[in-house]
Formats: sequence, structure tokens, C-alpha cells
Amino acid sequence: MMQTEFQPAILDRMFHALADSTRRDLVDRLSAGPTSVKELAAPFAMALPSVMKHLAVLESGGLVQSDKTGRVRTYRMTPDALTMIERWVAVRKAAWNRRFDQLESFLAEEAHEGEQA
Amino acid sequence: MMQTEFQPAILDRMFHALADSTRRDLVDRLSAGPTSVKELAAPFAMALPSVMKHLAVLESGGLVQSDKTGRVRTYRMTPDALTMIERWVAVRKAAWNRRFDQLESFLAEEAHEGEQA
DNA sequence: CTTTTATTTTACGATTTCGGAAAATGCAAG
DNA sequence: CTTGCATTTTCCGAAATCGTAAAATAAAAG
Repeated sequence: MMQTEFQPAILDRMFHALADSTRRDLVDRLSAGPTSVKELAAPFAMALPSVMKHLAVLESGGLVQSDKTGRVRTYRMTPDALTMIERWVAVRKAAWNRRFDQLESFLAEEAHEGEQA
Repeated sequence: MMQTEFQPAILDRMFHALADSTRRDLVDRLSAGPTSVKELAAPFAMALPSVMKHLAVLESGGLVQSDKTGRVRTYRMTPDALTMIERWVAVRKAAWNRRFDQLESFLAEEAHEGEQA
């Protein structure tokens, strides 16, 4: 039980977090090292509170983390956050290739039967 | 110019397509081979038109393709669709590791200066 | 203690998403 | 040519997104 639609929320939020170029840009920025909210917001045309919302989305997707010291909050990448997506993709590509292998052996068998007929 | 926010629409739609467990389930189903709309919809609790919308989202994200023969439309995976995401992730993980290497050599240099001081 | 500065909260629209019901198309059979 | 089946279209409503402005906090500095 609970295989689907229980933990999926995590992958949902993770993929959703990456489905926006502003947020992907933030990830790029953070891949270079921890950064404060103000610094993160500076390059963007949008208002700072808007950037904060994007950061919140990234954080709820587990892609980034943050901590506050004094009045400045610093964001950083979550170490192996992207590994979960990497694996999800790998499993599907494997399934795809498996299907290809099956097709291959099926055709091989067809050819074999053709010889005998 | 146009580095960001031009082609991004593709990644936006691709990630967005995967940010839903129903759609990820559809991808799993299609990874096993081409399937008609009716067959794809059967396992789900939701109405068929709703599943069709999900398929449309997957298709607009380039993850699946379809063609119609007679009155039945068959969906199939787009061959290397997931490769784009795989690469996006790989680049970010590489950036992350690069940062780590830099930190490493920085600390090494610090230690070296410490010896001379 | 008053003034910055950095972040956060609140309240709002415009738009998109997600799911559904019901009617409409279009091809296939009988 | 009437019926049945697969898909598609249209219209709806609830909820979530995305971005904004303006006010509220809260720590730092003068």
C-alpha cells in the first residue's frame, strides 16, 4: 500500500520546482556556493518577495536548504538532491532499453522459426 | 542574448509534465510499449478526458508522441526525451562537484601558507 | 534611540492547472 | 444507414501559480 500517491508528493514538488527557468537559474547560482536572499534576487527583474517564493518552492522540493544568521538568510544546495531525479530517469531509460531488448529477441526467434517452417 | 528564457520553455514543459504522479505513471506504462488512449486510461480512477489532458501535457513536453489509425490513437515514448533531463542534472551535479574541488584546493593552499607563516 | 537594511508577511489580481460532465466527431460494423 | 466504440471538444468550478505593492519584523549601525 501507498506505493503511489503518498511519497510521490516529494517527486511532484521536486519536478515542479525545476519547471521554471527562474528557479533553475537559482539552482545554477547556488551550485556555485551558498548565497544570501538579496544576492540571489539581485540578477532578476522581478521583485524580491517573488524570488523568495521561488526559493520557498525549491526548498519545499528539497533542492535547497537555508539557515538564518542575524538578519540574513543564506541558501545552499541540498547535497544529493538531484540524485533522486537522476535515478528516476535512469530507471525509466532502463525500462525503455529492456523493451528494446525484448523486441530484439522476439525478432530473433521469429527469424529462427522462419528457418524451420 | 537569449541564453535563458527562450528555449527554456521546453525544459519548463518537460519538468512540469513529470511533476504529477498520474503522468509519471503514464510514462511508466508507455515505457513498456505503445498503448492506446483507452488502455492508458483504464487503470486510473479519473475520467478518460482527464487522462487525455495528462497525455497532452506529456506530449507538449516532448516526452511522448502519438499517431492515429482509424479511430484509435496510440501513444509511445519519445526515444531520447529523458536524455535532456539527464543532461541538465548531470551539468548541475558537475558544477556542484567542481565547487567542492575548488574548496579542496583552497584549503590545501591555506594549509600550505600556514606552513610558511 | 533613531535609522538603515534584510527579510518576511499580507492581501490582491491574472492566469493556469486539474478534474468532471455532457455533447460532438468520426470511423467501423452490422 | 443506424448503431456502437474511441476519441475529442466544450464548458465549468475549485484550487494552485506567479508576480505585485505595501506594510511589518528584526537585527545592525550610527
